[in-house]
Amino acid sequence: MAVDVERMRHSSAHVLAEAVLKLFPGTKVGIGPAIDDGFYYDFLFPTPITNEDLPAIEKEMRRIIAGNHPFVRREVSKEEARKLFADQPFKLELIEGLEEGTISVYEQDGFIDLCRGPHVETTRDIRPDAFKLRTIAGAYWRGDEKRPMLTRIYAYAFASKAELEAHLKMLEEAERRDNRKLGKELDLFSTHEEAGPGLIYWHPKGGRFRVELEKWWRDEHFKNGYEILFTPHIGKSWLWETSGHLGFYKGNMYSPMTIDEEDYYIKPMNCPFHIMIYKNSTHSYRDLPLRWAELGTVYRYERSGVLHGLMRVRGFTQDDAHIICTPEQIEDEIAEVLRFSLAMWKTLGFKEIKAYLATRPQDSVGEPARWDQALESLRKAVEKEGLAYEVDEGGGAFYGPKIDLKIKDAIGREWQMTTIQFDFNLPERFDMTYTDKDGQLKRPYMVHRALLGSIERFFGVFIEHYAGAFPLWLCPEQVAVIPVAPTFSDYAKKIADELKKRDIRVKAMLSDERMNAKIRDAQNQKIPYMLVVGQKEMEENQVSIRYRDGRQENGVSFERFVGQVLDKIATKALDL
RNA sequence: GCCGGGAUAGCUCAUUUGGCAGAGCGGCGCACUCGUAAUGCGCAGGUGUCGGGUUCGAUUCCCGAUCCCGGCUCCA
Repeated sequence: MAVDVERMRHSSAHVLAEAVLKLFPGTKVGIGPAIDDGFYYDFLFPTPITNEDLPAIEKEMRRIIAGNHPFVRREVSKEEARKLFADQPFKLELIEGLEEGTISVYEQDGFIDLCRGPHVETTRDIRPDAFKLRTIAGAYWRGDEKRPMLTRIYAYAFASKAELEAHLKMLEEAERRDNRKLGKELDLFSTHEEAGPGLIYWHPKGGRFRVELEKWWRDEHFKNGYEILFTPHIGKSWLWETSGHLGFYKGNMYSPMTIDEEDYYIKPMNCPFHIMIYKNSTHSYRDLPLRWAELGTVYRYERSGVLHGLMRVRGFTQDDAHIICTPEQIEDEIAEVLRFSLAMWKTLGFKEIKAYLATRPQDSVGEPARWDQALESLRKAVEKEGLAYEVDEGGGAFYGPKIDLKIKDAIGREWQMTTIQFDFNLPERFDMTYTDKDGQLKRPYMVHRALLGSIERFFGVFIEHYAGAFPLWLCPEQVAVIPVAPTFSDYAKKIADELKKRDIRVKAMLSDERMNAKIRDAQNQKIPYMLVVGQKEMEENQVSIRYRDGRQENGVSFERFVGQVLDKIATKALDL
């Protein structure tokens, strides 16, 4: 089934190319593969086109599809292929990269494309109501920014109209949850172009969320055997030369500032600082493992076109940690980090998690034997937790293998969050050692890990996962007290004060607006509990609860409500 | 950084051959005193992102910059 959709998408791409060549003669064609939700095709147009041209192209595609043209495969020699695509420079380049005897072309309705296949039988196998041209975008030929920029036409395509519609609905939902939109509506954060793009300003409500999150994060780390470090934001070039960052990471670092004729760099990573602390004294095998964590704020240069709300920024706080241990300890340590991470995601309400194991790339440092051991410990840990995983061959960093965890959000999108990375590089470069049982100085293992990834990005994903309706314990405002009329403001205020004393975040809505307006406001702010109070409640020391989800419960004793809320907060309940 | 599209009040958006810039929400004021998603009336709020150019005259046309959006590339 999945294969069929993919075939259909790929065949649709051919139809798109045919339509484009018909409507815009002289266009040069690039490649047109199937992608997760449809397909695309890259073109070099004689004159630029715009989104307004898409309907005409789509119409032409439908016409072609209706013609019921078979897709005919033919194997050709390299020589023949060159002749067939004599006026298509991109195809000629592709042909040069192919081996004689493996070259095939597909033809439908007189349009021939270089293609491995497979394809559907005829154009009729493409559902004309299950695809939709989406947008045009620039894309470099073969993804290389030094090569020509082509015009890519994207399309959604599915096996049925219903699936297309479901997908469009998901996209609409994603738009509704967009962290940039909700960040504004819920007054959580902002960015300021005049003060620097890609830098996040946390407003009081975002700040409240963050403080609660970090409080929990710290507690959990202490419980799990970590100590917490604080390190500087800048360091002299010596540090970055030693670490190698000035060699391989300079493109992402900001220009240095000069202090007393020395160059200082603002940190793009925390690791060198943690190592300084390690090297502040000698270490015995008895001291290990060390688990050192820091909510470390780093700054990285990101090219202007890639910044995106909270998801991609230039300054962010990693929930970073470094584990320094002996080779014998490494397996347990990895398993422990993974278990810890999964426990955190569970508390935060994310259930579907997938692991990606990245192995040794072409260029790498460290002995292969250590890589193998490290990889094995990663694999064992993943298997022990019963996680589904994929292996990304050669996808590791040059300094070590890693596990990345991708979490699935409420509308099915995957986000890479947790990363656990071995580092065979820094311990060497900084000459980190410990004294082993036998009195010999040995090199410890070092693992970098970030569980949430970065606080900013995590906040973005969290906002979108919950569509702004956070679990109670992380809500900036947990309770809104709404008097039915100004007469009951005093009682509302008393209730609010009482809740405040119990550390519940409450807002008494005492303006002279009407009750309905306040409810609407509180509802839009996604405040979990609205307490509506009037004559009856005042007389009986009760509250009337309106839940964020619309449920309602009247005549609840105030004490019962307090008990309920405190319990939900204490247990970090995901429901209300 | 590159391709394409944008930038108008705090927010969401109107404003055609180039001729004094408009609404809703929000804010402020006044009135209303209300039982589960918007009470009514009034007032204030703009160097139309910034810098050049064309023109008698530019929010509108042209050029450049900045930032934003969709992609490419990259990535926590």
